[in-house]
Formats: sequence, structure tokens, C-alpha cells
Amino acid sequence: MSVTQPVRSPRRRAPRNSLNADRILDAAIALLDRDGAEAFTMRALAQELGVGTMAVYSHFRGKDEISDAVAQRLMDTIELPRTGTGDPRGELREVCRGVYRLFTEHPSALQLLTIRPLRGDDAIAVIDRMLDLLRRAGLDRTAAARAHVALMQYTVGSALWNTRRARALCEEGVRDRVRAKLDALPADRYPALVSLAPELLCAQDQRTEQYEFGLDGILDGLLGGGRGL
Amino acid sequence: MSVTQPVRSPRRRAPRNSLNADRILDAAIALLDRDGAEAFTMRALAQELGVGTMAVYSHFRGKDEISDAVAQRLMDTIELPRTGTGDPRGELREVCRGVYRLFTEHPSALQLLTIRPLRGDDAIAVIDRMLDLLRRAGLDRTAAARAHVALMQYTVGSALWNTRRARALCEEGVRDRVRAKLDALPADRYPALVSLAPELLCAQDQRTEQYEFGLDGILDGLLGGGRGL
DNA sequence: ACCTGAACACCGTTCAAGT
DNA sequence: ACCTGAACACCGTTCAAGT
Repeated sequence: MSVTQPVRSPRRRAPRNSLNADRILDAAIALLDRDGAEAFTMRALAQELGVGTMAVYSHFRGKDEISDAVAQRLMDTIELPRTGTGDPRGELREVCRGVYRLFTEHPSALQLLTIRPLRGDDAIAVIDRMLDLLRRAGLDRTAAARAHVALMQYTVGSALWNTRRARALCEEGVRDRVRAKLDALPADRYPALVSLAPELLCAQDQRTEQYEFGLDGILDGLLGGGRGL
Repeated sequence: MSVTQPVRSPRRRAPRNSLNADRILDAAIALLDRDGAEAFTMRALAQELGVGTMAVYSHFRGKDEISDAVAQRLMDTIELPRTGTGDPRGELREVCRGVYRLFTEHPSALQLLTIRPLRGDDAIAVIDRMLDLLRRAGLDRTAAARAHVALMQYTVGSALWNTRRARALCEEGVRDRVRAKLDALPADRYPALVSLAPELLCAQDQRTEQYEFGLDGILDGLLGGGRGL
């Protein structure tokens, strides 16, 4: 029978060397940010690139190696504030906000980043900068190390919390169901919660303000002289 | 040919009603804590129960529903300190430590818990208690709501960070590789990091002390009067 | 009703083969 | 060397069937 070429040709063979590690990482980040971590699939990634699934394996050993490379690449996009004349506290605040912004701008990559936080030249530069600022703020060696870890933990936790929330709230009706559940709580059993329900919902909406509220509190507590009373 | 019964009989049929939601949740938590989240599989869960894969579906709609129930069950195991005569700050500290302990004792369930933190009667009681204590500590309505969220975010972030670290460090040789990497860093480029490397490694090892260091800092900052200088 | 295996549409990855 | 599809061992879940 005379047939034309199949209407939907499955895919013409990709020209040699049209694929490389950079293109793959770009596509991976785009895929993660657009469709979320659970859609980050070798098959989906290959399709995003217009290429057979196995083509990617010529450039990376496997999915884990791609994840690592994505995490490293993202960390390298953090911009450090100019090493200022200003106070250490203000600079520290800026560095933390930069890390937080990165985490929330690439929500799906956040979990990749929390696994091995010590990758990438710029990530290391961030850590070095934070430690330096903490020392200059007057903390001793042990306190500086601990304060750095605490700040990173808070930042990771805050970003994770907010992105999970944001994703959940995207689903239809979740917002109303949460509100209804809060309204249905017995006020005699949970008086504080029922009373503060509006403020709680508001706090979760104003995510940047919420992060900065906690950040300022932590910085006050860690830098401000000693255990206050 | 004459054959005996197969040496390994695949599985005798489970007696009726030997399975129920509680047994399934017990097995799920055991599986999660023992083998980790990535081993939490419907097939593995059924095997743990000595039952066909699909038997579980008679009691739960699917894996998501089991995850939700696990999260709720775990949250209900948090013990609140006796509503003390003591200072709000000390009680608040105890509640946070309880939440942190739960998160670290069930590391694999942590991610389940971060998705929908508002499930379960006891979880709600924890929230109510924290809000009440924050109010009694003198915070206004907005500050109490924000402080509660910040404390939860820090606690989740800290538990997540530590359990990821702990799991990574279990792998053979990771510990030495991290140390080697830190030693190999150019001291002129990252002076603070190289100098504080021992303190950093130490801070990540002493996990409970690290959590409490940050917790005390946050409590100081949030409760101690105003922005210090 | 409760439990079962077969089957379906996915997943990451191995392998032998094309160019 | 770079890219390909077929195949393998997994996964969650649907379905028709057994008891």
C-alpha cells in the first residue's frame, strides 16, 4: 500500500552533539519549576529536550547525578550582597533573605538542596560569608558555627513549610476547608487557637513578612547580648 | 510428575478480619522507621503484614490516605507538659522539644507531617497550647501567631536537616569525604569556613544541643522585649 | 465483607544495536 | 562518540474473581 510518512512521526533522530550537560540542566530546572518534583522524570526530561529517553544517559550517570548538578547550579545563583561597610547584622539578614528567595523561587528543587547543602563554589562562599559575619558580630567560634546552622535550618524549614502550603492551597477548595475546620473547632477546648485563627491564616499568607519576622527574632536572640530577661 | 507442595508456599490465605486499620498503621510506621520513606511501598507494607498487596485497599482508599493516617497517629503521640505554674517560656521550650523529639524519632514520617500539620486532635492541642503560652508571655495577637509559625518552621527545618544528615552520614565513607573536602578548601578564599570547620562538624554532630541552641536564641529574640541592640 | 492474582500504566536503568 | 528502542524489575492502582 502506498502510505505517506506516518502523520505523527515519532521523532526524527536528534542531530549529533545537539545535546549537552547545560541544555539538560536547563530543561531539568524548567521542568521542576513548572510541573513540580513528582513530574521530574527521566522520560519527561527527555521529552522536554525532544530526545530519546536514553540520550540523557550519555551525559549523566543517572537521575541522582542530574539532581546533584541541579542543586549545585541553583546554589551558584545566590547573589551575595557587596561586602559592605555596614553592620554585620544587616548583611547577615541580606544573605539569609537571598538564600530564602532562592529556595522559594525554585520550590521543587528545595528538597534536592537540603540533602547535600555543601555543594558548589558559590554555596561555599555563602557559608563562608555567613560565618565571617557572625564572628564579626561578636560570637565566639562555637556560637558562630551553631548560629550558622540554626539560621540555615530556619531558612530551609520556612521555605519548605511555605512551598508545601502554597502547593496545597492551589488545590481547589483547600483554603475553604481549612477555614471551615478552624471555625468548627470547639472554642472551649482550644480557646487560643480559635481566637487567633484569623491571625494564623494571615501569617501563612504573608510569607515573606512571616519569614522576616522569624529571621529578625533569631538574629536578635543570637546576636543580641546573652540570654535576655 | 509427583510433586510435593511447593517448598515455599507462596502464602496461605489470610484469615478473615485478621487485618484492620490499626494493624496496617502499626506496620506502616514500623516500615517507615526501619527502612526509610523510599521503602514505604504498598507491596512492602502488605508483605510486612503477611497479606496480599490488595488486602490493604479494603481498609484504606490508597497510599495517600495511609500517609495521612500515619501523620495523624504520630502527632497524637506528642505529650504536652503538665500545664504548669511555671513561666511560659520554659513551658514553650518543653512543647517545642517534644515536637522536635517526635520528628527525629520518626524521621521517615517527617515529610508526611510537614504537608498537613493541622491534623489530629493532639496536634491541634499542641498548637493551642503554644499560642496560649505565647500570649501569656506577653505577645500581641499578630506576634503570637507569627511566633508560633516561626517556631514550627525552625523545628521542622532542624529535624529535617538533622535526619537527612544522619542518613547521609550512615553511608560508608561520607564522613571522611566531607572532612577531606573541608580540608582541601583554599584557606585564603574561604578563611572563616576553613577556620571554623571543626566547630561546624561538631555542631552537626551534637544535634540536640544544636537544636536547643537555636531554640533558645529564637525564644530570646521573640519573647525578650523588642529589638535588642 | 474481605482478600486474592492478573493486568495496566507508569518509573529508572541495562543492554545491544544503530549512526 | 552519541543517540536509539526493547526489555527488565520495580511502582500504585483498577478490575474481575474467589471465599
